[in-house]
Amino acid sequence: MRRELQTVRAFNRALTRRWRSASGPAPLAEREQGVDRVLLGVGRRGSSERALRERLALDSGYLSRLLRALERQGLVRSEARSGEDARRRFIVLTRAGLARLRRFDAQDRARVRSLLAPLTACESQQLLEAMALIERLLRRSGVVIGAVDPAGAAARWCFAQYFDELDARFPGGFDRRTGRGAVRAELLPPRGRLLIARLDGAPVGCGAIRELAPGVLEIKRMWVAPSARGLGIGRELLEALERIARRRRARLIRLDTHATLNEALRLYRKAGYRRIARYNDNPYAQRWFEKRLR
Amino acid sequence: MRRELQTVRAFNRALTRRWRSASGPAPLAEREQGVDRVLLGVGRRGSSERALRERLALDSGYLSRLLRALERQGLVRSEARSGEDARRRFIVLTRAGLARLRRFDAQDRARVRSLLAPLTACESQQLLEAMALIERLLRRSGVVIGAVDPAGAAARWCFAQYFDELDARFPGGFDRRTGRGAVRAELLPPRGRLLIARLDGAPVGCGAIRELAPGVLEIKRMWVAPSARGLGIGRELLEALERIARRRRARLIRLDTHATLNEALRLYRKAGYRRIARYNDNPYAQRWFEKRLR
DNA sequence: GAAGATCTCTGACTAGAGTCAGCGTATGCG
DNA sequence: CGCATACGCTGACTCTAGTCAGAGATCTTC
Repeated sequence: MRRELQTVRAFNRALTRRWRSASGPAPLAEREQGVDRVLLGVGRRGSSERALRERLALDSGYLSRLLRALERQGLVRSEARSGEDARRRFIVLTRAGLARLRRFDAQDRARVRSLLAPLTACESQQLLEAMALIERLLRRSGVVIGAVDPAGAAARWCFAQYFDELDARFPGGFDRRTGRGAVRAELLPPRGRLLIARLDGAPVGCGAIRELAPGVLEIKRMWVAPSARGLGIGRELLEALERIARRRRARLIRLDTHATLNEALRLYRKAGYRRIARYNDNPYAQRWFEKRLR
Repeated sequence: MRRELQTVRAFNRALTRRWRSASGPAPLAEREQGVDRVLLGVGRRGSSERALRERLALDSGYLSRLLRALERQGLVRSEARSGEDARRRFIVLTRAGLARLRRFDAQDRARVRSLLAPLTACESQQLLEAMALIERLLRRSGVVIGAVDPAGAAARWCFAQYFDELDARFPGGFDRRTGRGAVRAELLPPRGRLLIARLDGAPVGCGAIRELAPGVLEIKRMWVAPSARGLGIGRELLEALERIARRRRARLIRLDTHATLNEALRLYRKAGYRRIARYNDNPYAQRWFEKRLR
């Protein structure tokens, strides 16, 4: 632990020195507060005040005041959208606001440039790769997996995303009604289990098991949000489901999937699933796998 | 540039999310302000108020108030040291203050642990290595090399450090008077040049050339502060000196060194210097090198 | 159509992190 | 000795980033 702590501290210190010090370039993170944060939050496309408040986790009164300040500076315009709820206000950037956004961009570029300039090509390559790795691992380390009720909001959101994706990827589309049926009891203990992966609180993946026959479980609804792919969430979900299966003394796990779901096929193969013959009549299934648990 | 900017931004965002978010562990950097910063600044050994003010770049009035607050909490004691300037105050941590420091330590450990806990051993290894690399490269990218007057404060400080090190590492010690002599003119243009490397403004290395004969330059006083070794500063200094030599159309660079200075020997070999016979009567030299410039 | 919820806005307030000008004492130097 | 300067201390002030409690308009639901 000693070494780890030292490494993290040294890393932190170097970052603050280089990003927050007067001598180095100003921090990219400088605009994480106050008016500028709001300006960035509004973005090129604009945003409803409501959404902005939730995204930035700001007090409604405070946000209102910040927006008024931005309006006074002519950077932002707050408009009521006809046909919509007249209480809601929609915020868009004015021309000046957009220019300000572009200036932020230019500043950041200059900062990154001044960060990389003293390094050789090889070194700056290394730096960027290390940053990308850290970003990935930090996000990865923010993932929490837990069991939920299939009827809850998070589960329903995941399922909707999952079905949307199936619909988009299956050549003939996907009929959502197939998935519905009397699932809730099937995926709730004692018969089954639904796990959800969350990243910073927001659901980014799911996976479930249900009982096919005594000692035989089936994996269903494995899905990871596109924004969170590549973090190993799928594998983690799968492993968690297998742990549950083992605890129940299941001897076999089966699953079906579609030939177009490459990531899933790769995941299952890597986890030791072997292709078998059709074992069900799921009209959307094209591949069947199983894994024997020991 | 687009890609670099995106990488740096994503990295930054992931860091702030994970370190400054309510959901994740609290930031290690949390104590970079106010009372706690002062407490950390005082440190186990104590510090004079003056030194503290400079180190933390605080207003004297503000620091005084912060210290009074810490004193009221019983974390710090401010004492006049007998025999010294009676205006100066020396700050030491009380027992409670030391305990607080230890608590900070424990907190940081817990944070690092919670950061690494969700990762596999391999992943956390990768994370720490990437952090170490970034730290190194960020420090590296803060290094600035420039020519200075050998009689200036920065140069004199470097020379003193250099001689101290020679004295410590040479089996028979090193007599500083050897180095003195009429150096200033030798290391000033047009006859020679002295370069100093600075990290965040503080000198961390030096290197000079002087003319031995027409077309033949000699490298002198190559030194990098122990705290800044491993960043490639030596190589960068050497390359800068060689660039100067080339600009002067020198055809040969020579140098002497001591057998105990391993890092220097390695540096010279790697840069293409080849060992030659003794070419001067420097009593402290044991190895002689040269490199032909093209 | 009334009750309650939702959305934005306003005013009053707070806590933290400083800044600034000047005070009193101690010291160093001519 | 006298004077400029250094050091720490105090009081008064500022600026930022909020929080909190409601008010008024608008929408949803029964």
